[in-house]
Amino acid sequence: MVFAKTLTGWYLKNRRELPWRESSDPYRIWLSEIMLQQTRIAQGLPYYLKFINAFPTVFDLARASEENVLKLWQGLGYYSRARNLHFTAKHVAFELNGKFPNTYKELLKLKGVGDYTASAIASICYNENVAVVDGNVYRVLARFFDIDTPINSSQGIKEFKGLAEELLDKEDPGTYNQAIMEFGALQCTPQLPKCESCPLSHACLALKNNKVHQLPVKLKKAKVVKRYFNYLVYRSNENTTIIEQRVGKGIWEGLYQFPLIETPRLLTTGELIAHAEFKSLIDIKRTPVSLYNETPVVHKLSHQHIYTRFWIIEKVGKHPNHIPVAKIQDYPVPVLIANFLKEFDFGD
DNA sequence: AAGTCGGGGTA
DNA sequence: TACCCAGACTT
Repeated sequence: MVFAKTLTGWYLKNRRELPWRESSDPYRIWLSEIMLQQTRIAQGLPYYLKFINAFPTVFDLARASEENVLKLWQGLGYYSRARNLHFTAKHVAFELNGKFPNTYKELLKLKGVGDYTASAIASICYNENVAVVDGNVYRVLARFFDIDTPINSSQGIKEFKGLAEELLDKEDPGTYNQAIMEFGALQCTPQLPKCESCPLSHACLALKNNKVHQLPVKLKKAKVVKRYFNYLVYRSNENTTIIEQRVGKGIWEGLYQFPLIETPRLLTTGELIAHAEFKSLIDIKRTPVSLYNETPVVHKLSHQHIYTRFWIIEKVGKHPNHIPVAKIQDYPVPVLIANFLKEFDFGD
């Protein structure tokens, strides 16, 4: 209890003023929580403001097209969040009359809402006694109690959830949950935690045992995979080009890109031109093709590195999938493509 | 239980 | 570089 009161006391003095903290509207809390999954507040904040401006209510979001939602989400990453957000908005608007579920158990059934988000909404909006466990909470608890159970093991997940429930301030769970997260984000930071000014330092076991810098423990994840993308950038004499939507599973599902040939390694120009997939699309004898960037653009995701080359295809005449070059900005595209579009001049 | 899914910030 | 971020979902 002293633990909880210390944190809420610290929070009331040190908390940042954030737009979703001015409200307990479940729509706004839900939207902010989805956006902030695995995302820093500084990165998510402008997106939150864009979404609230474009979709002030869950009905506005429900009526939007998925493409429009993805376009506004462009650059934020983890695009399944945007698709699930839209699905759940339609569910809440059209099947629940615009009313969000008001218990942890029911919130958990919503697509895109897991244990953390259901706990956050239930405690913040409805004062339900459920504890959030996010990356901040793992770090604060692992350090304060000197727990070296890996936070991403099944045992660790159960252990930290149980401890978080015990520590929860049952009088004001919403404020407490936000307090411990804010404390992790600002005070008990991953690197260079501010132990000198910490209100919990007198009882922190990791500090006492000189283990602050080695907690929390995390199982190491699979190593990064390398992939090689060759994008075909068509440029017709009518200022049109070709883009395609990524379908099926994998990265950037639902986003648009230029026609892509993925190869198992970085190919020389001669090798790519001789590649069967390339030859099936382009008659090199009749169509001028030029390599845009000899040095591949390396696009780094958390779990794969994508080595990318762009090929400019001077194509005359029309094609069924052609769109005017200026229309590309209406489509959601990966940051990799957006960066190319920023520097490439179609000549329009 | 392990893999997959983005992009950006920090040291 | 390596790690992390108001995690959820699939295999």
